[in-house]
Amino acid sequence: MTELDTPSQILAAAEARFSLYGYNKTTMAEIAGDCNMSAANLYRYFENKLDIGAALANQCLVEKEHGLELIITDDSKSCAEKLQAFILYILHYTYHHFDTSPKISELIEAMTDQRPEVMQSHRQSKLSLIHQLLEQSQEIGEFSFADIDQTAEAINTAISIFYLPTIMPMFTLEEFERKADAVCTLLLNGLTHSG
Amino acid sequence: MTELDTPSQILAAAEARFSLYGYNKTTMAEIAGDCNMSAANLYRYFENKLDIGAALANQCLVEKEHGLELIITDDSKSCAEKLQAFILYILHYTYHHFDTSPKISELIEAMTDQRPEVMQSHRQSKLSLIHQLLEQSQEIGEFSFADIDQTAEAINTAISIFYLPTIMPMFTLEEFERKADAVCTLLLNGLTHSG
DNA sequence: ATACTGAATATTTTATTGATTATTCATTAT
DNA sequence: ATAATGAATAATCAATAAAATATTCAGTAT
Repeated sequence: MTELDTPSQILAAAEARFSLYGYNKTTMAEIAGDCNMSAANLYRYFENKLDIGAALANQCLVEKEHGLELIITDDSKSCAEKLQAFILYILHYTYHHFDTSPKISELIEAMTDQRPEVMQSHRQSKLSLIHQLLEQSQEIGEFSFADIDQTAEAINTAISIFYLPTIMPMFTLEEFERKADAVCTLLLNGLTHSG
Repeated sequence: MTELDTPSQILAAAEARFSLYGYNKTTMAEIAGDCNMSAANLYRYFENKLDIGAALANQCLVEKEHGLELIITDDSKSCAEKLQAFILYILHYTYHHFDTSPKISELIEAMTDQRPEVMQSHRQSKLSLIHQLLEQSQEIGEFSFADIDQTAEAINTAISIFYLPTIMPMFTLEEFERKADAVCTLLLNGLTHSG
C-alpha cells in the first residue's frame, strides 16, 4: 500500500463520501475530517468543492472511456461487432448508473449543469473513439462512407439518447435495448456495402 | 367571427394567458375573469387546470404533426427529401419553441412530467408518420430495408435528440443543423440501395 | 334540469427566518 | 517558504409561516 499525496488523499475521501452519501450531502468539513485536516486546508489543493467533483467525475468518465477503448481495440471483433458492443456498453453504463447508483448520477448531474466542459470533453472522447473505429474499418474495407468526420458525428448523434441519464426513466432497459439494436442495424446498413 | 361554445372560449382565454405569461403564472381566476365567469364554473367544463393545459398542448402538438404530415404527403418530394425535411422541421420546431417562446416550453414541460401520456401519444404519431414514409418508399422502391417496424423505430430513435427541448441549450442551431444533416445522410445511406 | 356563483377547504407557492455549509483570511507551526 | 488552522464571512439549504391558488360544494338564478 503506497503513500498518497494530499490531493489524492482528498479525492479518495471525497469519492468514498460521494458514492455513499452523494455529492450534495457530503460537506467539505466531512471530507477534511476523513483526511484529519481542517476544511480550510482543502482549499490549498482544490479551488472549491465543484473542482473536487469535477476531478472525480472526470476519473469516472475516463474509466468509461477506457471500457469503450477496449471494445474498439479488440481485434477479435469485426467493426460491425465493435459498433454494436460500443452502443450497448454506453446504454448499459448509463442505465445502470441511473438505476443502481443514483449517487454517481447526482455527481454527473451537478457536472452537467455546473461544469458542462467536463461532459463536453467526454462527448469529444466518444466522438474520437468512433472516429478511430471508422478509420479501422476503412483500412480493412469493412465499412464505406464519404466523409469520415461527418459520419462519426452522425453516429455519435444517432446514439446520443443512450448516454443521457435524463432519458433513462422514459423507457425500460428492454425497450432501450430494442431501440439500440434497431439503430445499430440501420447504421450498419448504411455503413456496409451491399454492392 | 363565429360564436364559441364555453369550452372553446375557456381554451382560447387560457391559450392567450399561457402564451403571454406561462402556464404556471396564470391562475384559474384569471382565465375565468377573461371569460366573465367565476373560477368555479371552469370546473363544469374541465376537471382541473392540468386538463386545460393538456387540451392546449395536444392542440399544439397536433398542429406540429400536421406540419409533418404535409411533408410526408407532399408528392413533389422524393422520400429522401421528405426524410430530410421531416428531421429539419422537428429540429426547427423544437429549437424555435425553446428559443423564442419559452412560455410554450413551460407548458410542454408541465405535460412531460405530469401528463406523460400526452407526450407519449405524440411520440407515437411521429413514429407512425415515419412508418408511413417507409411504406411509400417501399411502394416506389426508393428505400429498401428488412423490417419496417424496426426501421421506423431506428429512425425515430436516431433523431430523438432533435425533439427534446432539454437538449436545445447544449448546442447552437447551426451545430444542430450540421448534426441533423450528418444523421440524415447516414440514414439515407442505409436506406438507399447502392447496389 | 342547466349554468352559474360565493364562500369554504385543500393544496401549492412564496417569503422569511434560522441553521448549515462553503469559502476566505489572518495567524501559527514546522 | 510550506502546511496547516480557527475564526470570520458569504452563500446555500431547510423549516416554517403566510399568502395565493386550485378545487369543492351548498346554494341561487334561469
